[in-house]
Amino acid sequence: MSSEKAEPTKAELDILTILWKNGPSTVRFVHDQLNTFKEVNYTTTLKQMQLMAEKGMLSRDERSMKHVYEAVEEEQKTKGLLLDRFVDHLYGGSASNLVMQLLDNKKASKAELDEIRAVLDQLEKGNS
Amino acid sequence: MSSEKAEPTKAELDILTILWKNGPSTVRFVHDQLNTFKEVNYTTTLKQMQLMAEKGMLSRDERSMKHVYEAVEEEQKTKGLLLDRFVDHLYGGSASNLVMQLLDNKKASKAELDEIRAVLDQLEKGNS
DNA sequence: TGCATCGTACGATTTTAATCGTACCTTTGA
DNA sequence: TCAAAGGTACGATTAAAATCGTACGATGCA
Repeated sequence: MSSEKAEPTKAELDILTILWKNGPSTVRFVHDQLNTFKEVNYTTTLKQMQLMAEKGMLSRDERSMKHVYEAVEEEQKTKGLLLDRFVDHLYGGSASNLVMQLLDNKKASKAELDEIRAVLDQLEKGNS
Repeated sequence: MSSEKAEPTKAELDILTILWKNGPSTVRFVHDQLNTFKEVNYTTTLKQMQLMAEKGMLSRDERSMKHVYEAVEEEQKTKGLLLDRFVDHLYGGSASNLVMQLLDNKKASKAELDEIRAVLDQLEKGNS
């Protein structure tokens, strides 16, 4: 139940990203990763992860003294939620509007265009 | 000359959206629009808009007692910035990754797929 | 065995965003 | 003409996010 709509904050998302990429990890590890692009105190990372665990966003294994944390939600699911919110909020829920701006904006390379087209083909094929 | 990367907050974006849609407007008007989907005190909206003006996010015409505010940045430009940030942060800068998830997550309608494909064609044509 | 190291716990504190209360000026119409 | 209605100004306050300091328990090794 519940099925929360809890939207991760910026700092939380940074941590989640590291956990998604590396799997269950210690605070030390996450913190080191974090510090490759952002400087914060160790206890800050620790506290953050503890809070996230409390919120049910992370689970943790305390069998060892070095607790091991893991993201509860799948990467795709969480990012999908954020994406939906983003589309709704900025583009009135219209995926195509977003894509238009995205392409038009400059961000997509030729290779990316091809890839996107491939995805489209795939979709329409399996769609019937 | 600065050229800031100032990212509008959620509340600010709500106001910008209204201004983009309706053009230069009074606080009263913006506030009324705002209250169709969110309830806040009039002075809150006022203050918010004053701060935004101070930040250079809005300009205002004070010739009349009822000040008229206008968004300084174009809708496309601002949204483009936010979109870029979003792609970078969540999809490692890969537009196609985002689109892939978008399509199979949110299940875009047939019409949307077609529209997106049209945009692709357009782009590749003019690209060469 | 004892002390430096590394870990967790957790109560502040700081920072930023968002909101509101109150004062006071203008306009307007009975 | 004067009071109600509607504006702006702006200092506080509340709420939320992020950060840090300090205490203290485990571990390991000289």
